[in-house]
Amino acid sequence: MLNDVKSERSAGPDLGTRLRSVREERGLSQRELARRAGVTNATISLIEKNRSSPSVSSLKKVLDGIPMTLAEFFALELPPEDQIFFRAAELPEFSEEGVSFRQLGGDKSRQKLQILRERYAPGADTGETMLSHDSEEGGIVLSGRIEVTVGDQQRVLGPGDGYYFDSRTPHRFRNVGDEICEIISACTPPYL
Amino acid sequence: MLNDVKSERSAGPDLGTRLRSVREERGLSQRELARRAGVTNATISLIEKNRSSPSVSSLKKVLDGIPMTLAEFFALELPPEDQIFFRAAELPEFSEEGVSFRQLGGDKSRQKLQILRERYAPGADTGETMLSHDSEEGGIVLSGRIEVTVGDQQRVLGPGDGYYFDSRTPHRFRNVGDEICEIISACTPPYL
DNA sequence: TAACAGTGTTTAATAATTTCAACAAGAGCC
DNA sequence: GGCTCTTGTTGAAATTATTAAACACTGTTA
Repeated sequence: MLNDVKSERSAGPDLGTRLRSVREERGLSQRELARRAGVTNATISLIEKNRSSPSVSSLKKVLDGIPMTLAEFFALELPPEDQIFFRAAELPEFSEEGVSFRQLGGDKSRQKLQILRERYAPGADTGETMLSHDSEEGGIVLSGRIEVTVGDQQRVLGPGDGYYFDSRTPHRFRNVGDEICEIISACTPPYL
Repeated sequence: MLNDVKSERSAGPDLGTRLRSVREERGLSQRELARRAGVTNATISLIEKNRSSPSVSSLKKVLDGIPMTLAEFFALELPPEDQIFFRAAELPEFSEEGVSFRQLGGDKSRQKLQILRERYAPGADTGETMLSHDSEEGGIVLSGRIEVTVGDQQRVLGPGDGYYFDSRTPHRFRNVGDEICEIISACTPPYL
């Protein structure tokens, strides 16, 4: 469910990118680190993609394989705090069941604006229970077709189309086409 | 199972005592902190007693209620590094199903010797699958009666009695009496 | 081309954590 | 005494993380 992504976001500092960055700096593959840490490579993959929030003890095990302490890990400032430019590969990703979000800027707790590159696989859906949060949001469709439901209004949008609404109104996104749909969206304040 | 305690120990810095210390410094009850953090009081209780290793996201939620960042939390040095004297209440506790360990000195990763005050409730048992690790250990019974199995030898010990063996030999402790049994034990190197 | 070894990802089953609700112990107060 | 409010703890159920095994992809070598 999308709720998971939501709660993982509130995990704060982007743990996935942080771990990936540390690992790649050491020139370790997921499998090699997993072997040293005594966990499976799947665990590392899921953590790095922010699809699971590891327990402190397993994160400790993983860091032991680096090696690095928890304090060092969390003290790390990955983006130099006030980074301005971001390469595509640097955007932290939150993905789940055909829905993928890449976020502009690592730490949304210090930003007033959250900008996402959203990617919906065919059939992907933000879920039957409508989303609702205290923000305003808008976006523009890059490719594909997506059904957007806001309150009692519903519309299928294609490339070039856009939307803008008060996020307190229950809403839902659903890729009704048979190709991938990409959207650039913005939200203020950030949807924690 | 006792294995859990084992893996929680390797969680490293004693997370439970650390959290309890931070919470009490702020004058918060478990319930009050739970309310602010949006978790239940049971969660806090279990974490503080090292009976569960929280996910990073839930630990983050808890710390948000303090408030305090993960980096600050892990950077904290609870015992001033080379503490010599410990009050009874300061001993970090690891407990589970009638078995409780209180450890002398917080961080066993820097110590060569692990000294525990063990407490077995009537019927408590370290489990059917025998324990085995690369250490030597010994202990003296303070009160109650405990059945100690080491390899093919087995004995019931009472107050004043002691034991010493190579921990690689499969072993097991079981309180066969109807009163609490307390033991002071030592192990080198620490049973991670 | 095929075969292989390396990478990261995903899925279903297993094992852990978290919640909900109840409990017991202590303090204050009438 | 009893009553009430608060504390921390615990057991069964719900939720989440972890594993084991498979998949898809890339580059290398015969």
